[in-house]
Amino acid sequence: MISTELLKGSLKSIVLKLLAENGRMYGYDITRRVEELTAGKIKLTYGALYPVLHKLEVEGSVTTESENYNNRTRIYYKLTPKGNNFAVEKIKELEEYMEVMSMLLKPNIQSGLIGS
Amino acid sequence: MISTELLKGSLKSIVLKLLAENGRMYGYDITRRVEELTAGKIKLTYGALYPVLHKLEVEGSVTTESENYNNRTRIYYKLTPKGNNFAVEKIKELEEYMEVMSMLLKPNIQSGLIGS
DNA sequence: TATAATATATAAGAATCTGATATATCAAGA
DNA sequence: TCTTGATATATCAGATTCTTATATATTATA
Repeated sequence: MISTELLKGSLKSIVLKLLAENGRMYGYDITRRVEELTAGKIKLTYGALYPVLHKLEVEGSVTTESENYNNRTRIYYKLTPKGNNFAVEKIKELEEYMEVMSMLLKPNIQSGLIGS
Repeated sequence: MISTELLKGSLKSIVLKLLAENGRMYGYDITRRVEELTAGKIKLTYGALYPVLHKLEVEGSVTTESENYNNRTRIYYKLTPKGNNFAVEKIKELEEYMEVMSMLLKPNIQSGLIGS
């Protein structure tokens, strides 16, 4: 299980990535998909997820469709064209962040040997 | 320039990584090293960095040595044995997080083609 | 009958970061 | 001489985001 502290700031990007890939999803679905894709190492909390989804809706990045399945309400979220552009941008940013972080993480031979 | 939003949660791990690698560093030094290692893509703010350093000291993860260099005070931070163990743990966690995030980021063929 | 899974939602509190502000020295250029 | 930029630490109000707890409700399983 990954310390959720690290997840801070990337939740929105993850949600956008999943929506861009899966067309439309509902909240509960998103948490399960993340769990599945990360082999159970990331478990989203609803207290974090729903505010993000609502905010994306207010921003005009997603539209919602409420459907009934076995007497349970599902609220599907789907990217708008604007949301899709935003998703592309955020995913690119996250990928760049990952690259930069790997620069920081790799053993730094300069400072470790030559620089001292 | 990386959106600093993504940095949330990993700042402490980055600081620990640099201290583990460089023996001792002072605050200003850390910001420059991060800028250097990330090709200017990450610029730490002091409002974020100093509270982290102070917290690490309170927790007993680092000790400080104040030195004077050209009439400018430098406060060097150095890992304690406890801090070193903590650093190893946090760096491992960050590496695991990077792996997990790459699982989420890679194009998902299952859901994209087969699953639909 | 009770528990687990399914499904959404909110809110208080905690943690963390941004951006502004403050202080001070030294070097370089106008 | 004066101003700007680099060097160096520090704090704080405000914003943002996440955690944890709580609430509600249905269906399936033990």
